[in-house]
Amino acid sequence: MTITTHQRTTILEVAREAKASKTSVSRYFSGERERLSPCMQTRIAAAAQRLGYRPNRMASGLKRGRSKLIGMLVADIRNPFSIAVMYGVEQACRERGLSLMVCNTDNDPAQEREHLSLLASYQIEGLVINAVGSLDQELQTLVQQGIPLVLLERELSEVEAEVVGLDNARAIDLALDHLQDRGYGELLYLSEPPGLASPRQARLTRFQQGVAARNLTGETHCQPLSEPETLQNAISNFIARPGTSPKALLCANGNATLAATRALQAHGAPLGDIGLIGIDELDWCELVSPGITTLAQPTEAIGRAAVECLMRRREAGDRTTPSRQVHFQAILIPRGSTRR
Amino acid sequence: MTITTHQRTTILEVAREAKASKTSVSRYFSGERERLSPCMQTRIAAAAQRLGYRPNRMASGLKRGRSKLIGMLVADIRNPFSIAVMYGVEQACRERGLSLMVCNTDNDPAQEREHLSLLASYQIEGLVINAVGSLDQELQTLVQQGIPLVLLERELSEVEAEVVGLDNARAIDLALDHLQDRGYGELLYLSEPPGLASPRQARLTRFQQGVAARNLTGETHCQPLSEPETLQNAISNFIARPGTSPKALLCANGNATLAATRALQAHGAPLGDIGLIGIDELDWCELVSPGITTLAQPTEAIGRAAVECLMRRREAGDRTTPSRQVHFQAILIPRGSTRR
DNA sequence: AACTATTATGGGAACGGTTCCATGGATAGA
DNA sequence: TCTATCCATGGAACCGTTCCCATAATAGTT
Repeated sequence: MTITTHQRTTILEVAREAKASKTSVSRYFSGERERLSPCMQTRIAAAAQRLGYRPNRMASGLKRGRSKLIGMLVADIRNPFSIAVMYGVEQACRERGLSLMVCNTDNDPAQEREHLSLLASYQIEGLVINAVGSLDQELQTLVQQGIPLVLLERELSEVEAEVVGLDNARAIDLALDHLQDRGYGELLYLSEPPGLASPRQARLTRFQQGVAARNLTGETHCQPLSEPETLQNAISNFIARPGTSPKALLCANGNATLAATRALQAHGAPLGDIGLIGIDELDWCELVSPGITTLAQPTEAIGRAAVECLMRRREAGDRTTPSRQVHFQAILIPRGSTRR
Repeated sequence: MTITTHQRTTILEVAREAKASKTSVSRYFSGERERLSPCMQTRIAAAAQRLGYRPNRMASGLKRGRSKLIGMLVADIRNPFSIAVMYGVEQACRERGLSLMVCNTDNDPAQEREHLSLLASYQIEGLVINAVGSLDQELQTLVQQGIPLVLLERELSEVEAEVVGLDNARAIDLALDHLQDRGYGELLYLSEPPGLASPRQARLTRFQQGVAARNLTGETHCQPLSEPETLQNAISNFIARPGTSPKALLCANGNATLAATRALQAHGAPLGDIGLIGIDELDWCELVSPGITTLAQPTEAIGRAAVECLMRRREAGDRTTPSRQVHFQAILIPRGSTRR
């Protein structure tokens, strides 16, 4: 018994079956139906149905120079924030008949460069970027090729691209106001090293300004979260130090919140006694008693906005439109970790 | 000032620049370098470098019928299990020079069908599927087109495809043994409705068998987790019921564990007093005091194994190899939620 | 020396669509 | 009735590769 590997049906076979030319079939499938007579339309529809025809995207991508593909470069695919945004991106793509190519780069600039070039070779129609490296050169190349770009949060370049993300300054202000309201006066800011990642920088800077403006005491600890002991020590020192006012931790993102919560538990300090607030809302924040106060990011909206920007720019003929910034507001979700 | 949209350089331009034929350049870039003389190789390398050439994947995909793309169909992209597996899949792809197209289907069979057809139109070389619907027909079509398939966990069809996933029976046994060891005798199994999803069925069945075999008392609650009250009530009833032995909950997946934890907290029942064990290890399980006992799935390994299966099958000429099943063992992580 | 392998290279026909341009018939205007 | 316009349709070139051949040059065999 031989299993016949059935080849995909092509436009030519449909044309034959429908007694039409492949031009007509092509028209039928690329949004020019109204140009065909009703009779022709039904014939083609029937033939395509019978043969199970579906246009080959590789072929049309090659010819038209567009692939109906959107690329997404993610620095860390396991970061819940990235996932949540990706969900929004995927939804927006689907609604527009676009597909999504996802590349994870594990925070490695070399891989980012490699993937950018790779994505370009698939003739993607737009690119959503969440990267750590400085990719000015590579991004410039993409822009020249006419590929619209959206930078998620991390506005790292001079390149003509939209930036979509959180209003970091307002978010930090919100956190500081909340902590001050609740009576915390000595703060420790926890973050991964800002490096070139602009939102980390923006948050850090605003924290330092904000603390000064409010006459609070503020320290910062910006180290990789990979070794828990470092963080543990920093927090222990912070807590042990004699002070005049209740103390609180402000975590710059979800990873920091997770690490800080672990460290506080290891230290045995009850939440609220030492205040804790973090940017990024996570499933479990309400479960760790007495609940962890967070600043939620509207992640799905951010993802959708990214795709919208891409499409707008593509339709606008790529040029003339100045690049814009879209900033979303964080939402404060107060819980027990900032109640003494 | 006009901005010149620089066209991508083609193989022909490189050939001209290197004073070679496009055939030679093509050979250079598709793994046939050794067939070229050293001199030719350096000339082509230099020319390509100078022009920033990169082969157009659309063109090569069209010609060769292969795209270097792997598709992944995910029922719920926000499920941590899916993400963790996707991480493994992505890694394995990258190591092999493949790229990943991700489609989220929001647990909707209609979208699953649509996306399958779409993926096929991109000439993907393999497909990793995590779906809810019964897609036998569509999958059969793909198999006939010579596209290797791997079903993640949910073995839903008669189709010739590998299945990669957890050894569900052993996992449930592990959980039951652990609960029995710790002295829990009356169990409530929590799951989303099994529907057609085979791992849910497998786990449920094994639970029922296992409870009987061990002379334990076991009930099941298989309802959607969307309305918390339903679950809340079920758990309250379970706890309130007079019994002769300590009670425990067994959660079939991460979502169930999350919902159960919320419900228990709302009910005010301390963990451990009422036992709690769940399949899927999550970030926060150690943080919710006194820690939630879990059965961790080796998600990254599952993802990598999926890609390996795809590649093996592709090289084996698609046929003759009988489809296999790869089962991974769960790892018990005991914590306070199963200590009285 | 004559003939066959072997190797390095190039020419050109696909791959499956899209799209410009041509064609012929129908309709309208004069 | 004759020409201008419009519409539905088809022919064929082209997108950037790959790959089957053909060719020329070199090496190997008797």
